[in-house]
Amino acid sequence: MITDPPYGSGGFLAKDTTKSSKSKYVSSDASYQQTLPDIDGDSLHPEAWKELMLNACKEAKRVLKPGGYLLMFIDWRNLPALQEAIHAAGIQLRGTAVWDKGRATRPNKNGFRNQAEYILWGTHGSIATRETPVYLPGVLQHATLTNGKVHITQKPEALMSDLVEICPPGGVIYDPFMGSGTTGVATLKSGRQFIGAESVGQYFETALNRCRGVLGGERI
Amino acid sequence: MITDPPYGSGGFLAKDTTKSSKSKYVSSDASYQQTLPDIDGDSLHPEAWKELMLNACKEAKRVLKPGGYLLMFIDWRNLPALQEAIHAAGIQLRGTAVWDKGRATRPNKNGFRNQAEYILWGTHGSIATRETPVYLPGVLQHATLTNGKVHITQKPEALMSDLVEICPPGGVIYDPFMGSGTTGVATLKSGRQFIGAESVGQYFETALNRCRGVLGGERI
DNA sequence: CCTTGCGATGAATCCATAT
DNA sequence: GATATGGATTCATCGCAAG
Repeated sequence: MITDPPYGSGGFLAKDTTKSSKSKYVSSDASYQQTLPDIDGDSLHPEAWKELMLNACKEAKRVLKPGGYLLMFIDWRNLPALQEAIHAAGIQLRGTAVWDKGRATRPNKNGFRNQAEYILWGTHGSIATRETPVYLPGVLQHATLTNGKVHITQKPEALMSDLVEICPPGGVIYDPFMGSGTTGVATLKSGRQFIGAESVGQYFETALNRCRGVLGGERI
Repeated sequence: MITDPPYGSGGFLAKDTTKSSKSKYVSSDASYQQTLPDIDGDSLHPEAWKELMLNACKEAKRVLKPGGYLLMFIDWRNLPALQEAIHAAGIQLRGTAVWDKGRATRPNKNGFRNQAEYILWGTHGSIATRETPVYLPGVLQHATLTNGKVHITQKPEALMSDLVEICPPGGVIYDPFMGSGTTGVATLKSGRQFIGAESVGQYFETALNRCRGVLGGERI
């Protein structure tokens, strides 16, 4: 299970929960405001967001085979809460990988640039041996997408391709918050199988089309 | 205040609290086992470690001027607890910088390399304006030291030199867990003033000598 | 085809103003 | 007085057009 859930980044101030996720993430580009729908679940009250994350992690525990992996994106603000949710669901937390977005992120006056997002990863029980072991890097450097985005927080496909390698060849990857479906695209291109879910209809359609684009005439 | 406290990384398993910090951090080089003393406070029970961190953060709040900065190193395991301690002490948490140690770290079979450490940073109250503002990167890439280390968890001087820039020129930097004194060396070389503390006598002497080496004949 | 330059952008943050 | 709103800010990078 590899997923990029809503970050619920209104965690510290109540007022943030009243903004729509669009107005938080899209600063000035008016075309996005008109064409891209909101993220569902990002404006939740902190407690409700934690509950949602806990349920997602419990679902991971339920569907994962023994030795299966859970990978979840999060920002620095809600990393502690998500770590707790993963732990509470009974997933064995193994570490934190870093997505280094590079220097093309907004600078921070008299402070450190907010340049990284985090990927918490754990397993259902102990790590399974496999025929050809993989050794993945702990810091993944990929620039953020600038144009041609079909989702507000769309991840680079190359980043997802790196992550997908954690699943044994031919395995199944599940993304319950698939958004525009980049996880699915990277999964299918790697020859693995994909199951995805998305609550916003417009994003679901986008994801379906992008996955179809990879598979061509094959059954979907 | 810039400091690299004991990580208390025996947080999840009780047996870890019985290991000495040496046996955890020094893998194969037998000479270290003989010559370098333990870190004080690293084998604490999780609750005792949290208490120690909370006290350190409260001390930061006490000594920092308004607008002053707190920077603390931590690994992924105890990041949530330290974040909580900083928050509880009344320091305003601003973000998380990443120390990318590069590929020269131990690979992780069927998993992501544990390649990063984290630097939580916050301020006492709001950020002060300064004559010439600084814009610091969010990911700092510096290889770990391999030889010539005088402390088990010694940080590269170039890394500390980057961090020291958060303090206005001519300012004072305080490190209550200074270890072998790399923070002090970087601070003094940058023309700032330094105050340090260290509970292990042998490390204190090392730090004193290294700082003297920078200052030369000046008063220490 | 390669280089230069201009413009737009970012899971943001700050501060002054309004409620 | 505390909280919410809105506009200005900052720079490394990418895209695109022009030379």
